[in-house]
Amino acid sequence: MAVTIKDVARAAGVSAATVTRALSKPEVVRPATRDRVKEIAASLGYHPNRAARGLITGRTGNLGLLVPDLGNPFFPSIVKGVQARAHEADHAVFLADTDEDPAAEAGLVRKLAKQVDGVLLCSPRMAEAEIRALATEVPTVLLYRRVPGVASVTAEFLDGMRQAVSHLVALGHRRIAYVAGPRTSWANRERVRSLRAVTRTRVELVETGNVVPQFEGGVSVADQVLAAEVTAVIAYNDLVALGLLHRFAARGVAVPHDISVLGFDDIPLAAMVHPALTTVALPKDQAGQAGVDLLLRERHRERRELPTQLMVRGSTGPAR
Amino acid sequence: MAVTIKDVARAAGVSAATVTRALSKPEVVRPATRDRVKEIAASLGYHPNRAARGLITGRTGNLGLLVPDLGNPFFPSIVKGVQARAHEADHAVFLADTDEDPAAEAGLVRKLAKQVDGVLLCSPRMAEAEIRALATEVPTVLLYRRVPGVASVTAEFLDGMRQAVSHLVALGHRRIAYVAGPRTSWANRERVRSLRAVTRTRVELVETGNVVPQFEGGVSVADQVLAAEVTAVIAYNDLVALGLLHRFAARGVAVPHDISVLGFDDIPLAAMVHPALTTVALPKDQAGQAGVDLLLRERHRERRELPTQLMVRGSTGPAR
DNA sequence: TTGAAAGCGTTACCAG
DNA sequence: CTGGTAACGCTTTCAA
Repeated sequence: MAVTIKDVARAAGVSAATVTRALSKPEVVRPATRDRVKEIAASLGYHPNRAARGLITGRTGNLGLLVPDLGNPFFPSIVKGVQARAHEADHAVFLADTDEDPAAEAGLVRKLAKQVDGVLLCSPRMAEAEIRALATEVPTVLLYRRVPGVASVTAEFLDGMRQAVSHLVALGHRRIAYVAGPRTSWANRERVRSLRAVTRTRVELVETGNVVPQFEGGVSVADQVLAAEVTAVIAYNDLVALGLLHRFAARGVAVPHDISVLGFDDIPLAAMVHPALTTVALPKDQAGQAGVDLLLRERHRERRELPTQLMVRGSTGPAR
Repeated sequence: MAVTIKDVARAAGVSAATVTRALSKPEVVRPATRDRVKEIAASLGYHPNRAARGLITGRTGNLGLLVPDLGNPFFPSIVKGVQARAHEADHAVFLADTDEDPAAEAGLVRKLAKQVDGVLLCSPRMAEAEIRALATEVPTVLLYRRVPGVASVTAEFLDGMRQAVSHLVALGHRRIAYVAGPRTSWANRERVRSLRAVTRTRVELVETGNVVPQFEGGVSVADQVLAAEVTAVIAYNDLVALGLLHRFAARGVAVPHDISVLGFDDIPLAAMVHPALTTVALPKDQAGQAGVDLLLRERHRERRELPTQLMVRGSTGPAR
């Protein structure tokens, strides 16, 4: 049997009320009593039952975090940021990986809702209406997505895209392919929008069909990219870019000599491969941390937009 | 305000007791009442507060999962397995990333203990005594580690190592380096032990110093490996192997022509790089799932040992 | 088959 | 400064 507040109270010869005060409002209890209670609590190994506490205070000390696919290294990075900040604030984190299944997500959140003080939603595909509904049921912060009226943390995609295109233009590229991610993904729509805005005059843009946001997506579309006779390609994300790299290598296409490849996200992997991947770094730890801050400070309307940074590495070079 | 059982009871014109019965023991309540209650509950969007339920039943419907570093793609794979199985069993998962900080782990677990039905511990470095203590406080299953008296899911490391060494021997390798992981890591000790057992007669083994179990660890030790004049190297894990690959490439050492490289884990990344990494695949999803099964079926003593599988890819070849 | 009441562990409020 | 009591939302006796 776990040790409860009553055990401590009995052992210390005080009431439960005094125990709880000694522990959570030390200043209102006489020092001698306080110290004795604290000592006994420690020696008994007492930890308040957070569920019981939550029942009465309305605050559970828990956070929910929803991500679409932990297999994409982008998301573990976010999770780490969330965890770090949450633990600092003495909160525990419920994690749910929805496996890219938008249908299941809302249900998952609702099951968690009562057990958490708020939810961080990293859910590029969930319907906007669903998100709005959820946000009325439980404090919600969106990660990497914007929905009117809901707090969110995003990145400066437009500026990131501008950095990417400027880099390629400076290298002499004038005809560039974009490998699109899932059609229904907010992030993809945002990237396409930014890309079009940024290339309007300077560059000819070739958009391929949509692929799954994974390594396999890149592999599958690589030959189309080659056939499009571009000198550079921007991928929806790093995983897709790595898929391109892989298939290019298999076909004997040299990167960056024959074609330049540029990714998005800056997953740790991007720096580990050969040639290393030039990519637009999105804030990950910081996004997670900022999300937790918004949630815990009850900034339920606020939007934060974090800077992005082009990481120039080996996979981009002069247009041939 | 969230909708509670009382709201449903009032709306349905029954008592709270009947509502809870209609929902959790449908057979003991009159069909007409049951259906009406269910309908109203659904229309009101009622979900039982699991924390309150846990208070009385002693079962929370939550699981805790501790991993040392989500940045290592091995662990997200495990998390996915755990999640999948936990959700099937209608359980939610608390995730804690300890950031390779064994000191913090025990405290984290204890904070969670009251809120979960059990804990999955993936904690290669925590002291054995600490683990034993924890296991008496909360149902515990160890992942990838064995401690007497505590339930665990591990892999057949010895057999995996045998497969790896046989493969290298068949390719003509007679002098092999092993890049060791953290000295205090159970997995590393196990690998060293297996490796020694398996190489006793056939192969000359050169063990390098211990490195951090990350990409950087491999990079940092690569030159030592080269100086050791071996024809093949087995790394503590895939991340370390990728670090070796990276530094070898930078030094103009061709893999597998000049040296063969073999990893451990089979993280997704291993198949994506060039040359693809030969590695011993450890069960990941299955380990997570098996762990959840042990926990939920209250097999608090059982040990399961899952098979491993050598994945032969481009990074190993004939000894030169 | 249903309802009333007790109680899970905690904290908030009100007396003293 | 401290203790008693009520209440959080739920499930489980025990009676009816």
